Amino acid sequence: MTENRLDRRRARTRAALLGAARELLVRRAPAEVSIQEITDVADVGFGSFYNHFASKQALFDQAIAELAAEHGQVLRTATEGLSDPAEVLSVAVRVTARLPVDRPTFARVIDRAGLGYLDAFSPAALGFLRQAHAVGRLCFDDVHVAWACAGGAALGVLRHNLALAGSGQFQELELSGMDQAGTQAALGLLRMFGLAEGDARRITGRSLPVPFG
Amino acid sequence: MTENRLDRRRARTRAALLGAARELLVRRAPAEVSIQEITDVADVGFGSFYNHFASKQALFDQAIAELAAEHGQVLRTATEGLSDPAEVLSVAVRVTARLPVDRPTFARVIDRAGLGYLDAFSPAALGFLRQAHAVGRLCFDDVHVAWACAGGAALGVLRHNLALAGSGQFQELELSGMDQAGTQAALGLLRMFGLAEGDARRITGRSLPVPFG
DNA sequence: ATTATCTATAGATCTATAGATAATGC
DNA sequence: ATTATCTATAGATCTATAGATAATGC
Repeated sequence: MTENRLDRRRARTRAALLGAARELLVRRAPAEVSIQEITDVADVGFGSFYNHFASKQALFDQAIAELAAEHGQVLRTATEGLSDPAEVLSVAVRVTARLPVDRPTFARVIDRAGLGYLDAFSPAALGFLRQAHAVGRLCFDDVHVAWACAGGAALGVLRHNLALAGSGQFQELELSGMDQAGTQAALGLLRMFGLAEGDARRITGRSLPVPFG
Repeated sequence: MTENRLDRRRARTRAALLGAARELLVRRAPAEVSIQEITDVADVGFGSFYNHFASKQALFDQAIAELAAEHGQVLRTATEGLSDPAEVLSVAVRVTARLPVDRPTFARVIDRAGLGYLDAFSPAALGFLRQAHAVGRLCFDDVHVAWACAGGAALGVLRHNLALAGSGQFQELELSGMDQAGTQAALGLLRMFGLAEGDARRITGRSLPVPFG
């Protein structure tokens, strides 16, 4: 029952494979990467792969799921203590928009995962939106459509900021540009969900909690 | 100089390959499809592939680019004669949201192409948004961010409606659900770009031109 | 004669597994 | 003794090309 050395070794190998997958996903599409290359990067024997994953797809799916879980944790940390759902939305969007500078690896993998990445967040996002709607803070008709729009817009801005990061600006210009983009997106989404202009501007004008600048 | 029979035969082969690519993209990812399978579906000899495309990726890229051009034509047709940029945006979003029923093949291929699909529309979309901003009809700060949000939201709703179409509702329920989703998204985007509630509702409440219901 | 297509295949992968080796449990 | 990892490889792809065949141009 208790975890022994064999279990830990097994866990290390598994973690090495997942780490290699994440690393490779930063620069390459899953289809372009062979299992041989994954095990080389992970520095484990080729055959070990099949002790842990049934297929390359299964590994990449799991790697993306774990990254999404970490992203979720980042958002919970950044928004904890906030009582206004509108501000929670604003901070979540702005923090996500900053990922290309704060967590470049995350940003590139998320962009590669595409809109399907949003599925990992759907339970939490739908719950949040329903609650925000119930207390009358965010207005919309169908919660699934609201999430599709907000999630799609957030990924769109993330992609925009990745392009910005790749355009060779100075680091500081990049950063302020990304903050502006994230803030503009957050402001737009608050308007989309029915907030008055002044209210939306006040909320998106607040500074983000450290360490998000 | 003038097109002869050889040119037409060449064009037919090329069109067959592009058609096969589009057909296969409806159900499978590019990486899952072999060139052999493409030429089988196109009903051309295997070696002919390399007379027209340097790689599988080149073929799929071209197939998606041509589909995007057709999608653009659909949007131009649906919005021609509209003088209000806000209504143009509304109609474009609502027509795109209906693709899962009106053009199921388009919808599935677009969804598979992901956010990169938006790049094909960027020149037209940025030009439209700049113009709409210049005449004071749509309000936003950076036009690239505005497009990232609007395009991302549109793809998000398209994906939502694809899921709706796959959920086995009756055709009519699907259709009204998709119209509702597209209309909600258009309404939200008009709010995002600064339109007053009544104005946005009036515009998104109008019926779409035939044959878009 | 020229051009495109088609057939056949070499060579280079890539996946999945079998069996050997190494590490740990008891 | 058990379990995981590692090495080696069979078998199944898949891509790209060479050369033959068919269609068209002139």
